[in-house]
Amino acid sequence: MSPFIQLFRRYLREQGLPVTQQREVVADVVFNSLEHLSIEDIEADLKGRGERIGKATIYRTMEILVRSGLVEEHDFGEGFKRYEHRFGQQPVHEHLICTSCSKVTEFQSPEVLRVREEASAMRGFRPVRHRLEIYGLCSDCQARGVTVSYQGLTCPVDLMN
Amino acid sequence: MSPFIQLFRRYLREQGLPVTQQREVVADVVFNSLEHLSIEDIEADLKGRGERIGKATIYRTMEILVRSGLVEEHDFGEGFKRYEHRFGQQPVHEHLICTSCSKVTEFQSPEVLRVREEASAMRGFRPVRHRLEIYGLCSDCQARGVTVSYQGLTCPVDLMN
DNA sequence: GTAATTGCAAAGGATTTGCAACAGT
DNA sequence: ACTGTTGCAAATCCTTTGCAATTAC
Repeated sequence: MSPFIQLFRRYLREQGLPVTQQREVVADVVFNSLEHLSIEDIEADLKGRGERIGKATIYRTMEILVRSGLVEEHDFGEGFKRYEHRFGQQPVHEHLICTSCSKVTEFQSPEVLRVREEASAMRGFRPVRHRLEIYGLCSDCQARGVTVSYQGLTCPVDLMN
Repeated sequence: MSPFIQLFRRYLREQGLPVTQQREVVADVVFNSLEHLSIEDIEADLKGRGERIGKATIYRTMEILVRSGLVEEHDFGEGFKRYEHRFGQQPVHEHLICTSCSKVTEFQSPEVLRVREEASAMRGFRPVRHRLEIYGLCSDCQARGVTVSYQGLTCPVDLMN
């Protein structure tokens, strides 16, 4: 059991929500992974542990985890969401996403955090979480001569220059 | 007709794609709006113009517009996408999104652009577009005592502090 | 003319929801 | 005991796709 489960239990209690076995197991799967997990990934992991938990419960638990701030929700444009807990080596980080091969590279940026605080403060906004995603072509795909494509066609243009 | 349509035509020709009436009208709707348009919004606008264009065509056209870089795709967590052309008063901008009332506030940040270039250059990545979204509570919702909610319940906690 | 697009409706895929049985407090 | 959750399947919602008719080049 991940020690972070404690934080989740605490959150649930503070919210007056029952701490159920299902919620704990689902959270444990997420806290024990360093990946960007899809609901399907989580389901598979649960199956691997011999847990029989309905997909609806996974969705419902992920919603709570995201609200709690313990887990981040990502949408990398794949048509479904991915989840990642916030206790990895990279506490807060941003993403570089290759639109060709879907490779995701993470990086940290103190500047972004500063921007987040400044922009929020200036407007009386209370920031809870953020995401910076930079889309483009990774070095491998550029080397392979790949460009962006639509129905088999190629190459985005810098129309604005 | 928005002057930006020209850029779209140019893009289509460069890609060897037919410049159809439908594509032009859909693009015109987007270029003439300063909003974050959903597919439904676009459909309604077209209907208002008396255009009878299938939803599938709108989706297909938006895909091309996004690839061209003339239009940005957003996902504000509503379960569907929104689109915004890149010729507004705010050429490139970031978003503050209230998780309670869904209000979206835009702001510009040269620092984010610098981070984008630096982080990309450092990894041989070729950036095409990016998005920075900061989620939290707007000043109004804070004033109203609103917090984040789940199934009618309240209040997120700073579990990490 | 040829190749690609359009529009419709059907299909697809992720997520949500209704409800009876069940678990947490 | 009471209230909220779970699990299943059905429903929902956005988006994609197949295909015959149509349009761009």
